[in-house]
Amino acid sequence: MLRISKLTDYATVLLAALAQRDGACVPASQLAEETRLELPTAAKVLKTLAKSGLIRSIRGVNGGYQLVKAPDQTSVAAIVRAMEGPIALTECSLEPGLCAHESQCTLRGNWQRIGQAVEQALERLTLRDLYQPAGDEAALAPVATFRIM
Amino acid sequence: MLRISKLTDYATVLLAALAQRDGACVPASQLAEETRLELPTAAKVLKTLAKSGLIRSIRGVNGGYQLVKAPDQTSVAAIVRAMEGPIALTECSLEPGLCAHESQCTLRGNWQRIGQAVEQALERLTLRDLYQPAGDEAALAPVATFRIM
DNA sequence: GTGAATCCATACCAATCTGGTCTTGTTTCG
DNA sequence: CGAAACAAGACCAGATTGGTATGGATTCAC
Repeated sequence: MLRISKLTDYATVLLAALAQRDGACVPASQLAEETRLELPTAAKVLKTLAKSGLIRSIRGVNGGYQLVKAPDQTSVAAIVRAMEGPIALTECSLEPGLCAHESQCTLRGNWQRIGQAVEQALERLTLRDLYQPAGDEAALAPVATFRIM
Repeated sequence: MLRISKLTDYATVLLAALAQRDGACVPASQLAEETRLELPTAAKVLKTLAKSGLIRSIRGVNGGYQLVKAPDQTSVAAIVRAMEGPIALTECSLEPGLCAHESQCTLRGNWQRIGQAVEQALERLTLRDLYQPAGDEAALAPVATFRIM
């Protein structure tokens, strides 16, 4: 099905919730409630996002999580990478040495290109585009146009 | 990592092997040997591909599998769909009713668009592009250009 | 300084998915 | 008929994923 993981999905929902507060510091408990996720699950995702620098964590009373950059400065690709690591469609295109007959394989290079093309597409989409209601066509204007090769 | 499954990867390798024979009928055992896959695994993949109509199975002595369409008539998207079902990045964008708060969620529609964009990109790539040696720039000319929205 | 609120780290578990194997047909041709 | 080849399905083990639990550390309000 060529899918992102559920946790990555949650990440976008949580980030969208944060984005709507526009820079405010929101505790995990409240984000969990708003997004209707279980608190531990939300906390896990938020921690991962914080570790990769997409959001900042603030401890203590009145602490919480906060967006580091403006919603239109955070790409969907960055979110996926934060949650799942490098974007690569096949195992072998991630790094050399994973497949026995890499040397004779003509497919590997092409899979890498395809992966890069997909990544570029996600790179041009931002968190802002994501949480913008779909009806608002103008909002999706930052169109992703790209070519493979 | 946003990846396709290993079986889908195998499918492309097997199809590429078939494509290089250009329409010939090749037994599963030989395809397995060429691609260095275990026979049962290759057989499983081939069966799935046959069921979705990408290849034809011919029984009996001198039987085997055979490409139905020319390599440049089989899209990468079709291969992925054959192995993994409908292309959708998130669970919820596959069909309605899977997520409790679908109605208020502004992300769902946008994920659908992104998924469609990725699918279109894969649609324009063919098996021929895949098994063509990467060095041959001209071969990858059927450029995938697309836009999200 | 104390305590409550909040994040942090880690370990753990259960369910699902994936990749792979095995067994038993069924079809076709020599 | 009998061998070669595919067909179909059950089955299993390991990995991944999603979710839970626990104990600790940090900050602020008072």
